[in-house]
Order: sequence, then structure tokens, then C-alpha cells
Amino acid sequence: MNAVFTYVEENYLKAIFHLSSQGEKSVSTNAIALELNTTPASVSDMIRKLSKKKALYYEKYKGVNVSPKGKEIALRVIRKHRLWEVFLVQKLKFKWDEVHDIAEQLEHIKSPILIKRLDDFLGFPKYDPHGDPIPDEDGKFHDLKKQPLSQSLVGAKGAVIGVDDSSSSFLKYLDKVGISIGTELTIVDKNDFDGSLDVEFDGKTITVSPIASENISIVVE
Amino acid sequence: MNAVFTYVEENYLKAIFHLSSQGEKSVSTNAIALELNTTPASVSDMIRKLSKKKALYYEKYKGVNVSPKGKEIALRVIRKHRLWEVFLVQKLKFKWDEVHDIAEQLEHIKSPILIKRLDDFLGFPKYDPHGDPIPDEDGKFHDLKKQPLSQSLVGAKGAVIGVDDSSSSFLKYLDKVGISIGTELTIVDKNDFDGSLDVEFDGKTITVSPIASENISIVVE
DNA sequence: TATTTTTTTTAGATATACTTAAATAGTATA
DNA sequence: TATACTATTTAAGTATATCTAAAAAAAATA
Repeated sequence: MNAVFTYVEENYLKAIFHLSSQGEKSVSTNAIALELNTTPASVSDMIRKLSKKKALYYEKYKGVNVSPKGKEIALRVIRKHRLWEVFLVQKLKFKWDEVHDIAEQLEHIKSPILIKRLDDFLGFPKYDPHGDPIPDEDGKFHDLKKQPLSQSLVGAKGAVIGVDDSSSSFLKYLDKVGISIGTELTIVDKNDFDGSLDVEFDGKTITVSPIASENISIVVE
Repeated sequence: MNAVFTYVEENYLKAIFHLSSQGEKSVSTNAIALELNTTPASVSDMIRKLSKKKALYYEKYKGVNVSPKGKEIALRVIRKHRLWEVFLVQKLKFKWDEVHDIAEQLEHIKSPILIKRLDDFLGFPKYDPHGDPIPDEDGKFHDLKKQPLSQSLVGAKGAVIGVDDSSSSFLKYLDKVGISIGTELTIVDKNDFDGSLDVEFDGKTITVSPIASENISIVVE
């Protein structure tokens, strides 16, 4: 009998998993309360509940750690969140910085087959529009190396996975030249005098300034 | 200050709107309980709450009617439900009869801009995969006439909007011949000896049996 | 019309998720 | 080490959305 986790429980596990993958040690009640914009008292309650459900390891006054079960749930939610973000940006033409709140809702839709079909529909993306990796069905991350376009070598082929600068002027520029998430490009030349890069994609070649190429992340093949 | 309605309240309003658009009179507590698989006692509670919020007109022991406000909310949810169903069938390749439960979840996602973009992405569909009309942003239904393919005249052009028979053998047949929701077709001939129709779409012409054409709904231009 | 049956409402409980206020445990400082 | 401070937990209470059981109103039947 697979335990069912509520919307709220999923959010707690996601937050705790997130916090514990930053620092090493166990996560404090206060840190969770801060992350989820709630009170330490509420967190205490929920921690007791989630450890009874074996999703957390917990010792009073000592903070919590996610159990394998909790990690599995957190990664499943993260996977859904990031796949939906790809959908919103790639298909519905949202900007990188507009999708988070909607994905926060969509990530709780319960239907394994839906996520499989969505993944397929999106072409099995490995990164979300912010450049964060998308775990696979088993919670594993694929080990493609993400790097700024500026640090890629001449001759390298890769796919755009995200941008660091999401100012509207930069997004407008990308739109104009035709670069978006998923664009497959080849670096054909580097202009040493200013560090700009000539990149080829969709049958055309454009020159990307050093500042722009620092803010574009790609994964190389 | 726009009152916010919960997931559950939205479902009640949708169900009551649905029931009241079948029969004429006000909707009974028992009928609602039956529709939502809950108890009359729970329905009584919720009715009191929704009428305090001015979404329902209510007199004790006399049943309820949806107010304009309640109707607006119900139609908004129905619009979302049907648009998501189109998405699931057209884009994610679900079958007509597999999408309901997922759409029941997706219909509660709160983001007006999301629905606008989705509508655009889907090409502003007027009917869902079951042939039910999709209300517009203002809750109005477009007045296209839906009819069985079998009752359409030679020369008529239309788009497939749904099927009545959703048995797997029928769906398999449609898949084989290449008919799906949104397929734009022209009726080129009627074979009087058996009532079958020759229809053209995607550059090819096939013959559709009388039984099949009775179960395919189209909207004519 | 009186009685029975059905429908609807109310009353009292439960579960989730939250709150504030008070108590307790742990840490830091004089 | 005693005191002060911070972090955490517990206790008590609120709101939502349920439920079962009992009471009240309406409808159906004799």
C-alpha cells in the first residue's frame, strides 16, 4: 500500500530536500519555516507527521534529514515542476522568469502517464529553462555538463538550456536572433579581437557578443 | 475584492451548474450529493457557505440555483477543463476516454494568462474531444452547429470535434484511417446503396461506413 | 386528514493545516 | 556555572471539508 502524500506534504519534502542538498547537516525547523513562509510551530507539526510516514529521519531538537522515500517524492515533484516549466517556455512562449508560480501548481498534478507523455512531447529535455537538470523517472540526473557558451570551444556542438540574465532586453535580443531553449548550435569560430563567437544554428550563422555568450548556458554533446 | 473560491467550492459550483442546466427547476441537495459522491449533510453545509458568498441562491428545503457569480465561476472551470482535454488528446495523444480524470485536476490551476496561452497554442478550439462546446473568456458559447458526420451534406466542409462511441476498436479504426480531433474534412460523395460517405482530408479520400459516420461529430463551417 | 416515508438540516466528531502563546531544550555569554 | 538568549516543541484554538446520527420539514400515501 503506497502512502499518499498531500499537496502540502509534497511541498515540505521538496523544501527540505532542497535545503539539505545545499548544506551538509540536517535541516533545522527554523530554516524550513523561513523557506516555506510559515511558523516553526507548523513545521514541528508537519515534521512529526512526515517522520511517522517514514519520509523523514527526525530527532527532537536535532533537525531532520530526508529518507530515501522522502527523496523519491521530492525528486518526483522536482521532475514534474521542471518538465512543466519547459512546456510553458517552449510551447506556450512564457518567459523564463514567469513560469515558476504556475509550475508550483502544475507540479502537484497526479498522473504518472501524463508526465511520461509530456516528457515525450517535449523531446525528453534534460534541463529546465533556468538551466537546472531534470531528474529522470528513477530520480537520477543525467550527467551532461552545463557550461556558459563563452567557455565552449570552437567546433563544439551543444543545445541551449537556459540563460542567467533574464532581463527583458536580453530576452528580446535572444528572440530577435532566434535563440531559444533547445536550440542546437555549433560554434564555428571565435573572434579573438573581442572574444565574440560565431555560432551556427537553423542554417544560419550569427555573431554573439562576449557578454551575451556569458549569459547563455549550453550542454555540449 | 474578488472572493476566492477553493478547489472544493469550484467543484460544487460546476456540479450544481451542470445539474441546473439539465432540468429547469432548482437543484436538490440529494442530487448534488449523488453527483459529487458525498452525503446530503456535507452538501447542506457547503450550500450555506456558497450562498453566503453569493454564488448560489438558496432557500431552506427548496433547493438551490446558481447566481450570475456562481455561473461565471462554473463556466470558467468548464472552459479550463475542456481546453485541457483538447491539449491532452491533440498534443499528448491521449484517447478521448482517458482524459477526464487528469482534466479534473488541471481545471483548478489558477492562472488566467496560462489559459489564454493554452487557448492560443491549441488554435482556439470551439469543442472538446467529447464534442462539448468550450465557452469563451466571457462564458459565452459560440454557436457552431455540431452534427453527426452521417447527417452532413455532400460538399460540406467541417472539422471533427468528437466521437460518441469511444470503444477501443472504434478509436483504433479512427487512428488507422488518420482521423482525429481537429481533422478538417470535406464530404465529396455519398454512396446511396449503403449510405457510406467518401470524405477527403489531408490530401486523401476514404470511405466511411454509415455506422462510423454516425459516431463522428463534426462542426460545419 | 393522519400517518408514513423521504428529504433536508442540524449537531457533534474527525482530519488536515494552520495560528498564537507558553513551556522546554539547547547554545552562548558573562 | 549561572544567566541570557535562541530554537524548538507543546498546548490550545481556528478554518476547511468531511463524516455519522439524530431531528425537523416536506412530500407521499392510506
